[in-house]
Amino acid sequence: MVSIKDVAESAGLSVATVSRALNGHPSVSDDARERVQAATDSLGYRPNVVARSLRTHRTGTIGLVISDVLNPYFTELARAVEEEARELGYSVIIGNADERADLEDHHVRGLLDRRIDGLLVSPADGRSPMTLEAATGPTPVVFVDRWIPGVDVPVVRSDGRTAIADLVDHLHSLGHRRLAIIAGPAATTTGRERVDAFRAGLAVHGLALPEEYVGSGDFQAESGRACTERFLNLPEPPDVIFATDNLMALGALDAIGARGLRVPRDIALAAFDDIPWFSHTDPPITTIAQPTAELGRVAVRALADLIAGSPASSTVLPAHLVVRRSCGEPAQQGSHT
Amino acid sequence: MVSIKDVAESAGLSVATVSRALNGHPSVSDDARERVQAATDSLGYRPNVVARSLRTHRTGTIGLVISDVLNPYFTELARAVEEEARELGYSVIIGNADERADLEDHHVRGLLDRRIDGLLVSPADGRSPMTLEAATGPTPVVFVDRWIPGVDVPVVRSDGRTAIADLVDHLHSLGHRRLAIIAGPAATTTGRERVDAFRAGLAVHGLALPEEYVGSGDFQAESGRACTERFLNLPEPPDVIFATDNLMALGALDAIGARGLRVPRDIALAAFDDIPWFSHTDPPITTIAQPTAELGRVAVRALADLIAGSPASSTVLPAHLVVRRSCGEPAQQGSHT
DNA sequence: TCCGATCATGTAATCGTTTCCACGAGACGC
DNA sequence: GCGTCTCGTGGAAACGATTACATGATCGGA
Repeated sequence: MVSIKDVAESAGLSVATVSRALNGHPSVSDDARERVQAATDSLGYRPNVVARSLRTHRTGTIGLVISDVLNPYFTELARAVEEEARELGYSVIIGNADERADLEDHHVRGLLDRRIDGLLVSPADGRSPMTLEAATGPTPVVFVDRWIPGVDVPVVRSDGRTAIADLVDHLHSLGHRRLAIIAGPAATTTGRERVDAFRAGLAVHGLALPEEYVGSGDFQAESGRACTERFLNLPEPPDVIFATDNLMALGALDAIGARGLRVPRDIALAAFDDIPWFSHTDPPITTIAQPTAELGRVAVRALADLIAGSPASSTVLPAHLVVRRSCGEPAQQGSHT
Repeated sequence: MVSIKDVAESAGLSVATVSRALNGHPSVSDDARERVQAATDSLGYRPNVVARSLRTHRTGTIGLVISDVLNPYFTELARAVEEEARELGYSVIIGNADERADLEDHHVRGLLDRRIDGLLVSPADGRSPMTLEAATGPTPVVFVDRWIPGVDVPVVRSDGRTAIADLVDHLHSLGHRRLAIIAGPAATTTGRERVDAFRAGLAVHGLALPEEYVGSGDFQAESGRACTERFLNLPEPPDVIFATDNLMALGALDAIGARGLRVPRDIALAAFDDIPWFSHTDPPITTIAQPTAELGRVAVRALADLIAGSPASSTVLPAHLVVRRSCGEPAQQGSHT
């Protein structure tokens, strides 16, 4: 591997001058600059970022720890993060926690060891010691999508509450009265928020959310299936199931299909998170869409601010209801009022 | 940040001994080992992997450059790669090329600059100079899914040819005679292979593949839509469209739906790559499934071999046909024969 | 003409590790 | 009792960059 020393030798200059020329330092003569250019070209020199990082204490890298790469929501988030980061001159290292606290721990630790300049994390829950440590440590941290209550770290997320209220209104207007929810892990903020908002929405219509209509999922497909089966086995099954993420909705679809039931004729289904596939399922799924890419971009900018030393603020972006056909046809279809 | 020097001081030992203790070197007394342990614990010491890498020329990291993170096929591949790599003690840095040669270049260059120990890449086509350079350079490289002909690098991929032949047989047996294909970029090996196999399959049945039945896509949804629209505008539209990846199939579904046509009644659809959503589309899509996760694992092991100095061999795993309902009901349904 | 400022460059310290080499202390064989 | 080995340890040189400081040349102004 050719090093800066080789370039210096070939250009007949000291490594210091070569380094300065390479970094665009002002006091380098045109002559030297050209010689360095020629030398790097002919030798095919590429600076060793490892050595550079050791000296400068900067790696030009940010870490992103997400809960589940297989979830299209997080994939889209990751893509937006990488895009924005690239424009700001950062690389991104992604860690997939797979909804497991131990893996989240593993990745956060690994990223800190790598001396990333900043960390973006969607904490599975508060049970990852490393995430807590990172949040209070010297490395800038921003939470995205989910956060840990009581931890003083900027959060970039979307607020699904009004959208969930809209959803409940929608369901109610379609005549549904027995509404069930497949919740995410109670330990995650998004998991709790969605159940709370759902319950509040029901209360507006004078409806309760009985305990047996609350399924405890883990944001993965299999749990959606299990909860749905439990719902369908109830003496009085719900009219609607609201899955609080897209993978659990997929599991619910599976379970419903396995019973030979049809959506929305036999049971209605709604989901949180919109993804392209939801327009193509049978039937297309009514969902709550988050401004996912925007979340990613804003989070990166907040982190970059933090790295630059300026304080970053939290951001909350609104989610909105997307009505499709999985909850039944709108009642006002025939009545134009 | 606490360094090995602080640990040495606190333990009353030299940095050399501390380093040896930390790395499990045999000739360290139990006494020293314990003192080091105590010191690291109390100081919360974490080794600086940047410095370590500079000295050892190893980063414990492999790079993975994939064509499109939004494609569930690659997401699953990435997940399997990370999993296997983690078990072998490596971290993975993912670069998303978004089917663009310039981005592939960018990521390959960045990863090499980072001095990764090895590189896994699914080359978009042969037009990325850095990929070619990397393939012939000192850093171990393994191609996964796609490869560059003529470049001497181990390849881990699946062979879709027999599965495509099965698919054509299946379509033929359902009575379809006008078969169209949405191809991937001709520059990608997978793009070419799938068209060639399709054409060969048709030839077996005495059918031709007219030029107007070959759409040139780019493995992304929008191109699937565009090609499908072109097909539907033909004076004699095809009976079946075979999309050579899942995103183009999604685009095709869009285009078909936009015309108010139904699958498979009006036109049949098949795809390459199986993903969970395909069981839930309307109708469920007949596809060719690759052993995606297995590909990722094998590729990582091949790369690890290469890094360890042993020669790695190429691997080809078979893909297989998964029949669902998007191409019509099996003819023998009513005739039990 | 001389002095101080400016400019281009070089020398060397530094970042935090690993690892080669040297060294002293025991153990052991003869 | 004396070389020879082994073992545990420490000193110091890398690794490849950046950068504070020193130096000599050039230039402008008084």
